[in-house]
Amino acid sequence: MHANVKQNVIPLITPGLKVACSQCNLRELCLPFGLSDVDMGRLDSLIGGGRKLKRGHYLYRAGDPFESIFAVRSGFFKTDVLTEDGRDQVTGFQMAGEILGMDGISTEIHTCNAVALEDSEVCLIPFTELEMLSSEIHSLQHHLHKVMSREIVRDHGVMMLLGTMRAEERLAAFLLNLSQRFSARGYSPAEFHLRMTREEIGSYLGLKLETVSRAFSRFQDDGLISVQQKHIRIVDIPRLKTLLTPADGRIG
Amino acid sequence: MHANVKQNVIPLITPGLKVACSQCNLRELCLPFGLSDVDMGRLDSLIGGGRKLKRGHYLYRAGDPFESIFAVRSGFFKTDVLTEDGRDQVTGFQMAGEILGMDGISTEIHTCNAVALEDSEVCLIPFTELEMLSSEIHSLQHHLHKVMSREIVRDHGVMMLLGTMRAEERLAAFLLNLSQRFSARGYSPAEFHLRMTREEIGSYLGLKLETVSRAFSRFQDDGLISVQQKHIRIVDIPRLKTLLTPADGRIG
DNA sequence: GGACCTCGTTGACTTTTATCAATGCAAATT
DNA sequence: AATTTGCATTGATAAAAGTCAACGAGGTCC
Repeated sequence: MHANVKQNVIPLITPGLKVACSQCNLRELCLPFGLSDVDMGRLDSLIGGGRKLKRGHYLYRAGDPFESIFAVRSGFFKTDVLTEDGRDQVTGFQMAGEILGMDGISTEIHTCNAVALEDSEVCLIPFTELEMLSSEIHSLQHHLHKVMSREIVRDHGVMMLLGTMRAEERLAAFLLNLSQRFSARGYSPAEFHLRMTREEIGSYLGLKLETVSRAFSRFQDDGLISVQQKHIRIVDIPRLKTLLTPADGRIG
Repeated sequence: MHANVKQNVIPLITPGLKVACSQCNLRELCLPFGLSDVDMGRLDSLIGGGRKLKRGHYLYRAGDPFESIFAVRSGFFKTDVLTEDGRDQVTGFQMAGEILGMDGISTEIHTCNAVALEDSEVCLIPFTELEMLSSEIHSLQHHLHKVMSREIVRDHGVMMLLGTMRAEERLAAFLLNLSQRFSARGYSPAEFHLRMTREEIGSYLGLKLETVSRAFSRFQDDGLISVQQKHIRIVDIPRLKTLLTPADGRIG
């Protein structure tokens, strides 16, 4: 049984979907982390409802005016940046409980695109209101800062990956990261469906899609994973981890 | 005449250096941006003094407990991340007016090292106090968020560079970025001293030092720049820019 | 002032990844 | 059920960057 099932077909964008942090099983992963019941109620009344997006549709695009950040309720997103000359860099993949849109705070204009990779739902969090509330609720303010800082730290990890790792290390790191995040959400750490194409993985990892495909095949040949198109099963997590620390792997 | 001159020799770390945003000519680049005189005075009284660091000394290290963020008053820093197996990724170079240390907010522990690449001075901004003050001064709160968001956007730019550009494009982007930042601080956009080694540039750009050196040499052969060790003069900024948009460069 | 030492440059060669191209697979459409 | 279409795999070859090694320049320390 797979952890990740597609949503039913739903309207393109449905504003006004009722949402409440206090009822949400993601609250410990998401913005309301650490809030008291009373404060969570105040956050509830600020959340501008939810939106449903069908696969392939944009939550926002580079150039859009920034008004809100978004919390992923369900589904899967990618963010990417485009240059004038058509280059495309995937900057992240976001799943339930993760926050999208913080790129827009700095200039009040979004600098990247956010696309649903499967039918998804988000909570809309108007940023001005969030700032007002967070100046009253210290733990909310602090947690917002933590969420932004965590994004910075995550980005440093991606830089490390892009700057110092070879193709197979990058892919191993990518799979282990997904595994850990699925696990934190109660899904299997060993078996999951990739929502993104080889090309999107390649863009994220700074590789061409053929290189990604070959690395998958080699992992399978080596008995580390089993791949069938987008379905991944990690057969040997510990050995996959040793790919990331080649020195230890050889010495140990 | 070079814009960037080494500081005199000074004690290793000197806490208690008197600093005041209201007197600082970097205030429009830095955290107090947009504050009224009154509010700037309140920020002044929060700043925990300044620190001087000699070249090669650490402002903080990965693993240090997080207490403050820092604003660079003068000098030049690099930040880098290390993995267990000894890999080292430079994640940024910081100059006057830029903020350091936001990586530590998320876990209350710094995740990277910050090293002075020349004798430098920073202002120490205790973060808990900054949060308290920013819940009272809305424009300070908002500007802090902008600074953090700008860091996220900057990181996306580095990902783009590492993920999609070839060696010479990366170096061109790097030089143009330095040029623009020196220019914003009133220094020459065309002539400056690099504070970092080829190896540090390479680490930042995901290249080996020899590749960086060869790219410099080729730029010089092509009449784009003039290089003499750490002294750089950009001879043809427009043409250097065309290296970043190869499609346009060929079509135009 | 000379020796040392770090950093930078350059060359020859190797490794890795990209590119180009063909084929296969599977889900979506009619 | 057949066709289309997008995605994935695989192979052959080319290009880019890395590695190893030697040498040179500049600054620092006695």
